[in-house]
Order: sequence, then C-alpha cells, then structure tokens
Amino acid sequence: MCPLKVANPTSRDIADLAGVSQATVSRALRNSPLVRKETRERIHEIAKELNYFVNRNAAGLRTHQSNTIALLLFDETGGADAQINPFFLSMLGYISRAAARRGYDVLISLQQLSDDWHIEYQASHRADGLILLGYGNYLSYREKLAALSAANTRFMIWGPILREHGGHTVGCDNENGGFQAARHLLSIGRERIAFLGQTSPRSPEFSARYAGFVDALQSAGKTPDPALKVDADNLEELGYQAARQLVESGAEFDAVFAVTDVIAIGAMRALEDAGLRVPRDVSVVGFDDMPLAAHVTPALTTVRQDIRLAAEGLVESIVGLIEEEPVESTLMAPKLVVRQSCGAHAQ
Amino acid sequence: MCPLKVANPTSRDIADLAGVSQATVSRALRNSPLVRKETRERIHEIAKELNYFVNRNAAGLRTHQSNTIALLLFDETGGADAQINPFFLSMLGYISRAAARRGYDVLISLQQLSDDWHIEYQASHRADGLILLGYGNYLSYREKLAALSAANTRFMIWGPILREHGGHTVGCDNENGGFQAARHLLSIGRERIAFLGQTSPRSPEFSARYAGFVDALQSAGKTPDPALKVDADNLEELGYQAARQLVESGAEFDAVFAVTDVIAIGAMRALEDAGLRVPRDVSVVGFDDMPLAAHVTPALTTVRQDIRLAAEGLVESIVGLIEEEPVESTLMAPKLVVRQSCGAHAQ
DNA sequence: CGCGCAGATACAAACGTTTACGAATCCTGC
DNA sequence: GCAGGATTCGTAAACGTTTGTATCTGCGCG
Repeated sequence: MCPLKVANPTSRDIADLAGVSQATVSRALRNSPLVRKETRERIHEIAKELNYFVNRNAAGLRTHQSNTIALLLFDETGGADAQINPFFLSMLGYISRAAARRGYDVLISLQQLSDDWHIEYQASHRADGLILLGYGNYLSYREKLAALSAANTRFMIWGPILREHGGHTVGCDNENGGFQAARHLLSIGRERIAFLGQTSPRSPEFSARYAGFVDALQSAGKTPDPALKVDADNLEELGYQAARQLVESGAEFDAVFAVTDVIAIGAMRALEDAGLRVPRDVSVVGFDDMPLAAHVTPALTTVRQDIRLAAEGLVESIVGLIEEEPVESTLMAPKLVVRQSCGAHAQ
Repeated sequence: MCPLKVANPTSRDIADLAGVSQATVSRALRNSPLVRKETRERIHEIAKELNYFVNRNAAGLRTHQSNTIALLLFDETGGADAQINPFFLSMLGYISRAAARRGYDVLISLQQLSDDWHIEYQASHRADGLILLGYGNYLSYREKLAALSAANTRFMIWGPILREHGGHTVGCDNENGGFQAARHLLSIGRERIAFLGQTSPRSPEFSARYAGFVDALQSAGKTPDPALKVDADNLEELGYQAARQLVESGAEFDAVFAVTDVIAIGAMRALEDAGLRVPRDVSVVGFDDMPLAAHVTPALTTVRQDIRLAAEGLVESIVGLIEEEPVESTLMAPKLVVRQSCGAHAQ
C-alpha cells in the first residue's frame, strides 16, 4: 500500500511510519552506529519514499553550524554596475566544487569596499567561515579585517601574507611572478620594458610584482626608467588609457609588462590603435592567466596563477579553521605561460 | 560602565540588559510597531553594542524561511574541470546584487547534468527558491524539472518558454536574434553565410536561433545551404574545430553566424589559422555579447542579451513566486551590437 | 537465580527565535 | 469614577532537530 504522503514530512513522521522514536530516526539518518543496521536501512528507505530531507534550520540551530561558507567578492571599481574581475569569477567554480566535496555550501556576496561588510555572516550562523576574494585596497581593508578578528570570525584571504591583518591567506608569489615576466622579456632581447599598473601600498600584490620586475632588470644590469612606469587600476579601459598615455609621452619602449591581464588586454588594444603591432613592435606580458588570456589575438603571454589549486587551498584552509585544525598561510608558485603576445615563439 | 560582554549573545541577553522580555527584543529588532519607539531604539543600541545578530537558523526554523535563493549553474561540458560559461558567470553579479536588494542571500551550486540535482534545497529549507542557469540539454532536464514541480519547489529557469516543463522562465527571443544576425550579414552584402552550432531538439534555444537565421535567408529569397551548417557544442575548442572543418570541406562562404560567442571566438581563431582574414574575407557574428566579446581582436559583432535585465527579471520573479504573487514568463528582446568582426564599420 | 553487561531504543531537554494571546497600563469622554 | 478602547508589554507555545541519559531487552556467568 502506498504510505501516506505527508506534505512536509518531519523526522517524527518518519518515526511514526517506521515504528520507532524520532530520536532513532535522527540517529539513523546520520548513520550512527547506535542503531541497528536493519532499522537504519528501513528508515532510510522510508525517508526516501516520503522525500524527506532534514531541516537545515533545525539541525543548524541545534548544532550551531550551517555547513556553509560565505564567499565575499570585492569589485575594485565601486560602481553599482561593476563587473567582477573575471579572474576571480573563474575561481568561483573551483571553490564551489571543492566546498561541495567537503560538504559545504557556498554563499556569495558582492561587496563594495565602501560597504559595511557582512561581518555578521558568522555571528548570525549563516556561514561557518568566510573567504575573501579580490584585489583589495588593503588600506581600507585593515580596520574591517580587525573587526572580523575581533568578532572571532574564521576567514581566509586570497592575497599576500601581511603582518597587519590577523587572517590566514593563500596567495601567489607575486614578486617571483614579476621577476619571471621581466626576465623572459629580457631573454628574448627586449631592452626597454614598460610597466603598467598601480603600485601604491594599498595594493601590495601589485607592488610585489613590480618589485620582482625591478629585481630582474637590476640583475641584468639595467635600471628601471621612471618614464616607462604608468599607473593604472585594474580595468580594461584604464589599461587602454595607460598604454595610450605611454605612447603619447614619446617614451621609447619595446615591451610592456602589465600587472594584470585585464590591463594587458586594454593596453594591447591601445597599441594596435596607435599603429604598433604586437608582438612585432612591442612584446606584451600580463599576469593572472584568466580564461580570456588564451583567446585574445594575439594570445597573451602571462604569468599564471593556478586558480584551481588556489581555490582548493582556500577551501581546505577555511574548513580546517572551522574544524579547529592548525592552518598555515601558503604561497603558491606562479608560472610563466608563453603565448604569442611576447613574440618568443620560435616555431 | 561597560556593559558586560557576552560571547555569543542571544536575544535573551539583550532582553536582560534592556530590562524587557525577550519577546519584546524580537519585536523591536524587527521594527514592530507594537513596541514603543524609545524602547525600540534602546534595544537596537544594546544589540549593536553587544554585536548581536539574530540567529538565522532559529529564525528560519520558526518562520519556515531562509531568505536565500539557490543558484544552480550547469556546465554543458560535464568534465570535473569544466569552466562555467562566462556568459552565465557574468550574470551572477547582477543576480547577487538584485537578490541583496530584495533581502535575499544567494547560494551557488554547480550542477552536472548527470548529477542528482539538489532538489532538496527547498525541502531542507536551505533556500526558498531556485534559479536554474545554463544552456541546458533539455531532454535530460525534463524529468528533473518534473521532479521539482512535483516537490512543489519554486524555481525560475533561464531559457526558452517550453510547454513541457511546468516552470516559469525568463528568456531571450532567440529566433528574433538569429534573424537580426542574418539580416545584418545580408545587408552588408554577404551572400553565403555559414551557421555554426548545435541545433538538436535538446538545445531549443540554439534551434530557435537557427530558425530565425533561416527565416532571414528565406525572406531574402535564399535557401540555406546544408553544406554551410556545422554542428558544434558550446566550447571554444569545438568552435575552432567546426570552422576548421568548414574550411577543409572546401565549401565557399563569406560569413559565419556562430550560435554563441564562445563558438564564434573559436571559429575566428580557426579562420585566422587557415589564412582567412576577419572581417575582410569572412564576416563573423556571434550571440550573447559576453564580456570577452568586445575585447577579442577583431572585436566581435554579436547579438546582445541584456544580462542585467535578465538577472533582475529572474530575481524579481523568483521572489514573486516565493511571496506567492502571480508571475509571468517573460521574453526579452535581443539587440545586435555591431563591432569589427563583421566588417560593417563605415567609419 | 540474580547480577551485570551490552546493544538497541525511547525520553526529554535543549538550541534561539517568532507570534498568538492575554494582561497591564494609560487615556478619553461621559 | 468608570467603561472601554488603544497602546505596550510579558507569557508561553511552537518550529524540527541533536544528543545525553534512562530504559528495556536478552544473555552469559558466577
């Protein structure tokens, strides 16, 4: 006979049908060894039959957990219409999958730097921990990170290891990446390499890339030319403007290292518009290896950050924090990916 | 004097401090008119002081809500390593913002078509409703959508309005989009237009684009040439292969309409590799206007779907469903965006 | 035969809200 | 001075779990 269908079955309904107590149902569904195998299976069957799923609110209330991690994405632009940096967006898939493997859901939340962050995610028991993602303005981060720490919130940051904030991080060895980029350009015979990107202390990651860049130049016996350094925030349009400015300044250069792919792509467009050909006249190297990088023409040579590894590292670590295991900040090695835009392809 | 700090304050703690009952605290925090303005403000102050936030689990348990909507993203490729279509990914930002405006959080979940969907999102009270996003294989959707309906789940689908599935949709007038693309290519003098994309019944959206394409040809007195139609699923690599196949077939063509931007970008790469120049030798038009489209070289002429409007429509509708308001499926008008890849730029 | 013990299950107390209901207070007008 | 309505607040009962503790079997063994 068809077991009576209940609209929104509870564990008590299952219990009644199985002829056991509600507590036993709860234990059975969590596969507790305390309940006999046969009854456990019977209960599972009935639950499936009735389309029963445990009420996460009730379970969470009891256990003080949500099995959810909140992903806070920052857009550096601030506009209400702002696009999220595709580099971080592409990390989202890996994060979500890694979280799912560990039994966690992912809550996303776009944050403006100006916002009051949703520091209440954990306090309200909506999430067990946070992951912060974005090329942030660390100066304005600081106090907010302090607030997170003060509230005893568990969080992981994508970014550089900084003494100031108390949080754990997963990041990329930006200095080494900048070094690789410059060394490569030098190795293929480029002499005058321009740098495009913001290097103020509010973006330590970009500053580190620049430091590596300078280091490579100096190792080769060159000194960086201030005329070949143009500030640009991380937007395609600003990359375009920076390159245009560089061209119009009349400075001579035969290569461009852009601090992100987004800037590099804007720069390439500007160079084309100015009648310069990439890579014949100017070599271009970016940073990030976002999905787009391989598909622009010419395909962009860039410093790859392994976002999959990064995503999995972030998830592993935040889960570690949640489960009170010791967690170390990690630094990942970037890798130069040579494509067309630098002109190094011998074949 | 500093009010005693409680580790994880509850509404009862606030009540004690304020000298009122816990119920009053609850009411005050939800701005009920039942509590006097002064006490309400006092309670708010104390709550802020103590860093108190209502426990969402408890509240949700009581109200049977979660104030969360789950976003299910499908990747058409199936691989564990698969990238999500950037077109949908870029919708995510708008969805998240629109949801936040309405007081909802967004839970994301990547789904393989093969997966057992998380139909339990609503049953487990983790989400109040679902949004389904992706160029799906509708044949395999069907039974799962039926399951959703059967479970009385509220959901919105991005896609074509189909009789079969019970759900409400927000979609784009794909047929009209295909028509616009073809008409434009004809209007600039192209004669033999190839079509790249999958048109099986399992992807009704692409079929509709093709139908519009054919319609435009016929309106111009032409009949579509089967030799100029190549199947391709929605991946850059497959677009590359399709275009290559087209070239190698020896068929003559002077334009390509690709059913998505992703395919178009792959096709452009193949054309370049084959020594054909875009747009001089071949005009290319895509579909979607994903962020990348404007930045490839040559910039891609494409049919734009207004993802912002779409995202907001989806959110409005799912919130409508949740709040038991009447909801209509909607069809949005696409718009041709002319860039370089079709060669129509007079200036 | 009784005792202890182990395995399986039941009982019941939380978890922190929301909200129906009732009680207290205050005002207003007669 | 008091009925009666408005305003404000407290009481208590849910919501559906998880889990510590008690209970109940049956069985082996002294």
